Amino acid sequence: MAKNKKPNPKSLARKPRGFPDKREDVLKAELDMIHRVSSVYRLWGFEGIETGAFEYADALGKFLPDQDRPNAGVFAIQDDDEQWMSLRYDLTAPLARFAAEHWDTLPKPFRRYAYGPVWRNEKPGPGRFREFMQCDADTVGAKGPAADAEMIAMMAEALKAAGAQRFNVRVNTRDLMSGLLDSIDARDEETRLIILRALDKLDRLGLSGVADLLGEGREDESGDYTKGAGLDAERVKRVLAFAESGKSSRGETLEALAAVVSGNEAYDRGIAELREIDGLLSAMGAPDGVVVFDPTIVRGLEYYTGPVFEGELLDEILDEKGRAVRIGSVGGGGRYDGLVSRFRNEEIPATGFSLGISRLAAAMSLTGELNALSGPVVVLVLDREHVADSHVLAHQLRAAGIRSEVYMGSSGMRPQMKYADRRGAPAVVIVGEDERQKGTVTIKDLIVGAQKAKAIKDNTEWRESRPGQVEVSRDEMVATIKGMLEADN
RNA sequence: GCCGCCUUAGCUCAGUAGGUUAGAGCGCUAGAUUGUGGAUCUAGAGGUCCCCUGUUCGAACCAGGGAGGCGGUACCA
Repeated sequence: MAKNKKPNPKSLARKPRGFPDKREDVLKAELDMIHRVSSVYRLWGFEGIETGAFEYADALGKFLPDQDRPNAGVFAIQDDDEQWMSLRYDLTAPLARFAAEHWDTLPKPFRRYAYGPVWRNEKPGPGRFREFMQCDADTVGAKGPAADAEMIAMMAEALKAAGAQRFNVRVNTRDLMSGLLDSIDARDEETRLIILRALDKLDRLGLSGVADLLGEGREDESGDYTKGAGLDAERVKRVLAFAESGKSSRGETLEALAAVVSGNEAYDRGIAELREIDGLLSAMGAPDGVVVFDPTIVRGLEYYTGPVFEGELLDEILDEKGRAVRIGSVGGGGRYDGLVSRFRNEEIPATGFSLGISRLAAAMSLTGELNALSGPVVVLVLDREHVADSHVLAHQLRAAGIRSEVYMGSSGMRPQMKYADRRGAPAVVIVGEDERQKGTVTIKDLIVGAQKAKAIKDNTEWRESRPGQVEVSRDEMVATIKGMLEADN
């Protein structure tokens, strides 16, 4: 069976997974979101900073490439001088580097926003990419809950500005968790981690799943076994009571939390901190019920040192096949007092958050919340020798601020109409011999045309009626199309 | 990383206890309509049946390996 050795050219056109191709709908949605979200940040007094895609690996921190797996988690390459550089995996680490480098000359506290792509080398899924856009805001050099509350309130505003309809921002704080762990006498670091990770999974696994993880362990449906924390029944009960303290209002949650543990210093400090944040949130206009307290919010364990929070969409999201998909959080943040200090011999507190633009756009794309594509007005070309004429018309439309183009292909009228249809063009402009003689143009409103055509059954009527079509003098073209666009929208 | 399922036309999927020319619907192209998209009718184009190796007279179908996709789980700055 002799085969030619030429590889199938089609098999070369492959896209690495997790690196999304974005077409106009998603692309525009993301750009608009970035614009609206960063406008919120600017409104609150934050200034923009952009840093490069690569950082030296040791500046990014924890993920030092080791010899065996230099690309675990991050994408890393070696520079000419053999130093490891990594593509940034978030916008916070570069900020920490920037702030530390310029600390002496910056206004303090330093308030900045940033947006751009970040990269993570991990398994992609729905709403989960290896290259994605984030839009962050952080304050470096401010301690105390006001800076944290500001971040939380601003995140809620930013999510709303980004177009999220139903969402909440759930807030927790580290002291509360370590107080809880102390109160059940979980001293061992590994046990503490297991308990926190178990709490984090409440929304996914439910109470009984979390109970299994707190006790002996849990076997999932694929038969994989996860070792539990090994707590006794009494302690499991206590942790579950803590997990269930999240109520729909902040005040109720604080009350419920206060009843779970008593006489623990860190725990009381956590409650006091949340109480203060509650007051500040109200002062900043963050609505109760949208911004809530939730003791099961965990976030990065080695990273955050105080309040933590995350934003989540509340709508059930279905994929193209109607299956429920778990998109997860669309943003989050918290206080990270150790991150900038790492570069300096002084304490530099910091707090901030990140909004997952790509994930939000992906979620909205699945729920059909993205605006439908709308193409340019297409000016048809019926006789090649009069192309310039079409360009004159397109030029007039553009001068009036109407998005428009001349058909650039070489096909006849019918394919040109099809082209306009596929582009989502609101209208086409037709100038042929007839119109040229009379000094007119024919304008077809494709949206109205489509609506009217639905009523037509008969074939000849189909052919002869020209739904949504008008012939006007050239002078009236711009005004007529403007009128159509206003009526359409 | 681990576990499970899947891979046939651009898309969604049929298919044969291994047997000549591999099918449907949608989409695409063209005509019916000499200057009209979306309806209708007709015709047409489009496939290394994921890849490699093996078993066989013969493999899209069977076996082994690999790749890719999907889901779960672990980790997640």
